Amino acid sequence: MTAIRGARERARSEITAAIKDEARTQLAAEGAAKLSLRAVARALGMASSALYRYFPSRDDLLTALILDAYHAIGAAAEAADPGAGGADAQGSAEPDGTDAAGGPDAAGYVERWIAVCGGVRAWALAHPHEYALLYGTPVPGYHAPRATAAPAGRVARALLAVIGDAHAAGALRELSGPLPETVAADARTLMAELDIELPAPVMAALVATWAQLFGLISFELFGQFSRVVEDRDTFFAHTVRRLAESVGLTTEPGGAP
Amino acid sequence: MTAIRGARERARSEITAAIKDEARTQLAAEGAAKLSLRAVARALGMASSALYRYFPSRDDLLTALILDAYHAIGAAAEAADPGAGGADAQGSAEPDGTDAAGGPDAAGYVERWIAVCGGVRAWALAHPHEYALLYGTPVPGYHAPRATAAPAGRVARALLAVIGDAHAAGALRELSGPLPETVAADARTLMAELDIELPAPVMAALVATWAQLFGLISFELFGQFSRVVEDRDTFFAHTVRRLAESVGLTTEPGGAP
DNA sequence: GAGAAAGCAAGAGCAGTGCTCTCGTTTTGG
DNA sequence: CCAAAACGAGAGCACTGCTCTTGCTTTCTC
Repeated sequence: MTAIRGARERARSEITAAIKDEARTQLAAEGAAKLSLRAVARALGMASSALYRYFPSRDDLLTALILDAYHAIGAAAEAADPGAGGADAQGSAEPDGTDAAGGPDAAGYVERWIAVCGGVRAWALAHPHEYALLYGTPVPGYHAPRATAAPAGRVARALLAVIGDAHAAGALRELSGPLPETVAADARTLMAELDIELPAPVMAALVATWAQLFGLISFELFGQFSRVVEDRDTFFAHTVRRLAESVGLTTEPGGAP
Repeated sequence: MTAIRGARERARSEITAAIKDEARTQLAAEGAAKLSLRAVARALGMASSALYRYFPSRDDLLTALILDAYHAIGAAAEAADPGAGGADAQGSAEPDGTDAAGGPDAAGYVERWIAVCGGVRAWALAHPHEYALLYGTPVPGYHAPRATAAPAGRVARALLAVIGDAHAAGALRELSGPLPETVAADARTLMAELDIELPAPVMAALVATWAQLFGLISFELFGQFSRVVEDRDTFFAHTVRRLAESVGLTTEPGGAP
């Protein structure tokens, strides 16, 4: 697939990568609004018009950066999960597995949940402008092409993996309260698309929690927490632990009456 | 204060308002990134340079719009609260007040909570670009002046009013789980600044919920819910009801064991 | 009321932007 | 081997935010 078909094609992919790299640098330095095609071309020592051979417009460059960023934050989320890939890793993270005891221990899953959320937040703090590109104000005329849908869901999938494992292990508390039928229907079609099975209330809660997680991160990154929350690390960890509870992971073993 | 001191000053304030109006129109049409001083001046039939007499830079115009928008969304939140202004309004909203009964009814407060959240969301849906100005990507070189701090907190204050009333009426459930000391300290200093008294866990939960509320709205507005949540009205209402629970408002009277 | 001071609108101009078009050159594929 | 496609560079268009200078009008002060 990526066979060397000629010097020209190799040069093309190299230049494309160089352009994206330089664009990312400028993005990190000044933000998306100040990203200038001419400046990128200048830094690369080429004419600005030559750049249009690689990206037909500024928005197309942004789209490419958005796609890469979605993959990066998704990878960060997956990498932060100590139990990703199999249920056995869960056991290694919590050696004294009390699986055979009266109540299944949710603690390991809570820790995984917190780790994934923390991984997302850490990536966001390290790449604020790229994060803003993904979860901030959409670019004016820009409508996300369908190609971004899949990578955009990668973080959600990482969260889903934790909950899915917990559900399979029977470590999920039953969520109380009625679920509106239309919401349940949306949850079911979503689960069908993702090929996963969960109680509808859990799925609905997970979607909400997913949005809420990014609300927390965005507020922290966009300055809304200045003069409000000082110790943001522990505030985040604490809040995310409470979020875990709201999707059915009980944080205290035997805490419920 | 606003006495007529001369034709010139009146003209100035009128022109200032006209500029902001036109800018808001362009904002709604194209978004903040495409807001052009020259276009505003053109629409108003004046030279672009004349505009700088009123706003020293484009960012200053944006700042003015941001301030107005903060006030607008704050007003929307307050107006949506049926029980704002006094505890008696709470009684009128729920005529059969079972205040003297065994358990204080939180239902009224939950409805107020949902109403406020819904008011914020409705304003956001009606003014998406202005919302993006407030809670989306911050403008590049722009650092919010201290003057924006107060209006920015108006929505939070509206939420706080509901919880404060509920707490005063004893309708607040005690939040379980330990609260990290630094988070509690932040909550306390915040309460001191706002001159309000609440249990620290409630205050911390409220801050988190505040951020989470905007996470929900932002995801809906910025397109993250497309192909994920279809019936967004009921999804929002349902999620916000669950959020109410997470700050201590029990949604079902006598639902807890 | 006369004159100084300040506020104001307008135009020209600067440096920068995204983007298009044309022009030679180079590489590729039939 | 030669046409076709891809490429880099330059000029140019319409636009942007912003500054500076030039006249004019309103306001304040003596």
